[in-house]
Amino acid sequence: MKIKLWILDVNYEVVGNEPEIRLWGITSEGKRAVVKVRGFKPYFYAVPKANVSIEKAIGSLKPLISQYRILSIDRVQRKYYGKPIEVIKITCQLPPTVPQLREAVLKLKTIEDVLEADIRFYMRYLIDKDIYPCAWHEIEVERESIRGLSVDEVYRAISDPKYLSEMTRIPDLKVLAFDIECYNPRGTPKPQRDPVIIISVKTDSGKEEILTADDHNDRNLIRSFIDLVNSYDPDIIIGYNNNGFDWPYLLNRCKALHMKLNISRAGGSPAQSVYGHFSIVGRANVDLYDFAKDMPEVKVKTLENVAEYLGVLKKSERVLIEGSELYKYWDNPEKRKTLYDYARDDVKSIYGLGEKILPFAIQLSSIVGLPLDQVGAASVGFRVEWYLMKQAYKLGELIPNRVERPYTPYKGAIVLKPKPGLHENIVVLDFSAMYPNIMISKNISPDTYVPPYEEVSPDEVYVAPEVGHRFRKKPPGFYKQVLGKLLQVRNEIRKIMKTLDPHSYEYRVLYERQRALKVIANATYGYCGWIGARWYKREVAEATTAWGREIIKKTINMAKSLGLEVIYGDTDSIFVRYIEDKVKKLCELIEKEFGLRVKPDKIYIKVFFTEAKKRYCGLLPDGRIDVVGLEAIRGDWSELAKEVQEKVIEIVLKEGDPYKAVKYVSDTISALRNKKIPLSKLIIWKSVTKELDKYEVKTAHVAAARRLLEAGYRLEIGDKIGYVIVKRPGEKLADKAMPYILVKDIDEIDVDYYIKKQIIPAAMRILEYFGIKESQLEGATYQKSLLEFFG
DNA sequence: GCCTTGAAGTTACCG
DNA sequence: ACCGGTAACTTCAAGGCG
Repeated sequence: MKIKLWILDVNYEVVGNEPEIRLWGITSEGKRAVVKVRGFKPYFYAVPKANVSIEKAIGSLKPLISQYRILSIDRVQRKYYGKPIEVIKITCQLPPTVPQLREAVLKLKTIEDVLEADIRFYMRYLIDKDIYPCAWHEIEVERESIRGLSVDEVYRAISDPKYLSEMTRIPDLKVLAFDIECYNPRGTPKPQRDPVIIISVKTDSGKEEILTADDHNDRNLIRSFIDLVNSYDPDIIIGYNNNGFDWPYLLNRCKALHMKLNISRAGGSPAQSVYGHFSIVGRANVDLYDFAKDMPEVKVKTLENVAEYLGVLKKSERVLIEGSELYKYWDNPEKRKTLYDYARDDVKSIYGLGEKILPFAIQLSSIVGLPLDQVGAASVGFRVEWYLMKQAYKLGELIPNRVERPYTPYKGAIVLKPKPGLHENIVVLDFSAMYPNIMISKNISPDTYVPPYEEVSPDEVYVAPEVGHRFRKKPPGFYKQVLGKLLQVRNEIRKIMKTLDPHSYEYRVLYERQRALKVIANATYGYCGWIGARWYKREVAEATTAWGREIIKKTINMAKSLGLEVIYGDTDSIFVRYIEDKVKKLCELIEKEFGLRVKPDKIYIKVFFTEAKKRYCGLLPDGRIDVVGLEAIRGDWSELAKEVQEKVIEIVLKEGDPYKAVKYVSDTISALRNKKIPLSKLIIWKSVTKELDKYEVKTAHVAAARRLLEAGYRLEIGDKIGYVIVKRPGEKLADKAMPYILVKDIDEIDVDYYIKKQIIPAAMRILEYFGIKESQLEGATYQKSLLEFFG
């Protein structure tokens, strides 16, 4: 019989000395099913040394056959960096043997290198059989007994799955969102000691459950959670930082209680896997925090903030409890209800985030080929790489090894000096997908690169400006093929989208798909210049930016010769006065000259620059204001300073009245002096980017971080520290930086710091260019000290 | 020993 | 654990001065 299966998860087991791949998913009838695949065997390649014949190399492998259970040794024809190559394919019985066998093969004097020996077995299967997670496949199967697996149907495959690219529908997925709260009277909770007190759950069936501990005993709570998961039997489990907190906590808690967290569809517990995420066999465990990291607009990525940003739940409409205070709400019977509400709001937020994020995650998974639970956890580089690996296999290209290399810097893009001041009626012209298109049009790729010592006729190659790197015009290189496909498929999707109702379900699916394609295409240039990349080639990245610089320089000259004044430009954009016919002409010229598309992106009624690059603000026709690079959008300035700057910008751009802005600033300063500004607006957030001891300089946020540690909080690399500046003896700012959580009274605040180092700089950044002097900003109530007066 | 100054360290941004 | 280019802040140490 034939079934159609939407693939949710993949793993493998060794059964009776045979590897068995398991494809977990949902059938077109809506059944949860697993398809077992036998017969696929692990393999890798050995490349003989240049002076060794392939026969001799094969001969030298023979002694390894019995020890490592080698099944076959074959001569095969492949391509390596575009060049035909004959290599030895070594197939063995069991996946765990591969690492040892690989080492043994590498030791042979006949062998130069080993390729593709570091690809996990089930991923190898997905690559070779052209199978895509989160996509439909048709498989010829036979029914088998269910025996111990939590699914409706178990099958054995009797054909290879066939990818059904036309079938874009996503099945009805059972989603379970969860969140845990822990008892934490002594700072950060410790699983060996502190129980879980609440597990909140929300499912797509509409069920919301707040499971609670029996006072300080969480055994029954965890039991109930396990039962709930298994009885609801979700396809997808979502959480917020569940890979970083909830799963490790629950697992360690279970260990302490001698319990098993058996919630997988094969009966096991979550297990830590590649990319540090937790894998739950047969389900997809997705950590939405991984996707929140890609939302630069949200500076402090707490669940509340992300939920508010995505329009899921406003902070003003939910219960908020300071993390360190949770235990008080648990211990106090009158407050406990509030804690339940808090837990409910958290899980509602997670569920809502899931609705916003999962459609994209699903498309990303199906495009790059990583299972849904891994695709979020994998870094951008690995996402690109899996896509490339799949494509390489299709092209008969061998996958290069991951090798350690030294970091070699190279030149990047051009940034123009802006013309400072206020400009009216300015259009921003953007090259669409500049780097991918340069790579395509110049055929830039590791396999088309011609090294300096190689002689080749000049008309056969493209030569990069400045750096002189040469790339063969033909045949199409790896990057060209891969990027060409990404962009082409994206264009096809966008064409279909135009025929659809933007509110339709189909439209949403395609929208997310084209977005995922764009993300991968745009990351490919960065990938090729990443020293950790399998397909790294410095010359590839270097040539791409060199052509980019040339194009933007020529574009500027073309604009100038058309009589268009260029105000600013960065990498792939130029800002010019909007004179419609000239701009139109310029776009046509560019398209003709470079074969690249340029689109008038934004029109600013007014745009303001200081002398600094990468920082400006502008007024759009619809009245919105863009702020780029300035303090107002930076996460490491106090909300107060950001608000002041934003307001100043708004007044200046919309009303053109700097004196009104001055009044606003000095009123704000007065308000601060009069303690009318809440402490929350004075918090400065900065990330801890390394271990505290590794810092060479005594910075404010590290000093604050140390104080947090002293107070019993746990910190991890990457955490954001929120601190305020308080009145304290000490020369350095760091001496006055206090975690805001530990500051009880607004009177402790060093008001002068906030005036001189936050409000005034943020406001002056703009107002300086309107002739305003710092002294004009200070509040009416301000009395200069004698020292300052004479100083 | 004190003060100035510029380099270094650090973070977060732009495209 | 995708790139280079950039601004801005604080700390720190060197250099100049007396």
